[in-house]
Amino acid sequence: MEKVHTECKGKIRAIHDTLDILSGKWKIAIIGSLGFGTRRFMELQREVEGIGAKMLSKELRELEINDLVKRTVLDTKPVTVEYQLTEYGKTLQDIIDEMMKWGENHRKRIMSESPKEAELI
Amino acid sequence: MEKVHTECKGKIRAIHDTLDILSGKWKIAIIGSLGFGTRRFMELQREVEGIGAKMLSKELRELEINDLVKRTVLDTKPVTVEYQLTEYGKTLQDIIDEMMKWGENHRKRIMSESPKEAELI
DNA sequence: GAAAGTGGTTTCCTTTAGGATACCATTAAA
DNA sequence: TTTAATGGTATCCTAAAGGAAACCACTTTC
Repeated sequence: MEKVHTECKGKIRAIHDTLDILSGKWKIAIIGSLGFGTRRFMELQREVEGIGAKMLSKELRELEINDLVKRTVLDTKPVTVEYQLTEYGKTLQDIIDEMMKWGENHRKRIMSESPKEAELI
Repeated sequence: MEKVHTECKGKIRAIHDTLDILSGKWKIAIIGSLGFGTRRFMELQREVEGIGAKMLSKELRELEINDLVKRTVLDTKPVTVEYQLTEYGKTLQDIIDEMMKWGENHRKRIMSESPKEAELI
C-alpha cells in the first residue's frame, strides 16, 4: 500500500510536469500556430490573437528552455527571428490530440444538456 | 486559409476546455485518488496531502458540475458523503495516461541533460 | 528628419488562484 | 460536559499570473 502511494505520487508529479508546460493562457495557441510551420515574432503576435509582446516573449522563452521550440536569429537588417517546433516539441502532438478530442466531445455533451448556458462559455 | 483559421480556433478552444478541467493544483490528485475507488471527504483530505477543506470542497464541486465526480450523501449520523468517479470521469483516463507517459519521459530527458538541477524540481 | 517595422525589456497595475483561520450544526464517545 | 468527528462555509490575506504602456536599438522608407 505504501509502495502504491509512493508510485502514485511520482505519476501525479509527471502529470503536473506536463500540465505546467501546457497550461497558461497562451502556450497551446503558440504551439498550435507553430504546428503550421516556422513563424516570426510578429507573425505569432498577429496569429495568437490578443497576446502582448511581453507574454509572447515570456512564453516562447519557456518553451525554448524546455526544448520544445527552437529560436533562430537571422543575420538580416533589421534582425529577424524565427521560431519553430523542435522534433521533441512535436512529440506533444499525441497528447494535444487527445485533449482536443476530449474537449470537443465535452462541449457537445454540455451543449446537449443545456445549450443556452453552454453558448456563453 | 480563413476556414483553416476558424477551425483551428475551435480546436484550441477544445484543448483549453480540457485544460481548464484538469489544471489547478489539486484536480489531478483528487481524480487520481478517486481512481482507486470511492472516498469520503475526510479520506480525500488525508490522501491529497496539503489540501485544505476549502480547496477540496471547491474542486469537488467543479468536478461534480462537469459530471466527472458523483457526490452521494448517506443518511448516517453524522452524515457521511461519498465521492466517486462517474463513468464519464473515467473517460479522462486516456488523456491522463498520455500526460503521465510524456511527463515521465520528459523528466528522464532533463535528468540526463543536467541531473543536478533537475533534482531540485 | 520623421515614421514605421524589426524583436524585444521594464515598470506598474489589476485580476485570479490559493491558503489560514474561524466558524457552523450534528452526534457519539469519554 | 467537554472533546472529537462528520462535512462543510465565510472571511480575510498573500502570491502568482497576466495586461498596458512606455521604452530601447537598429534600419528602411517616406
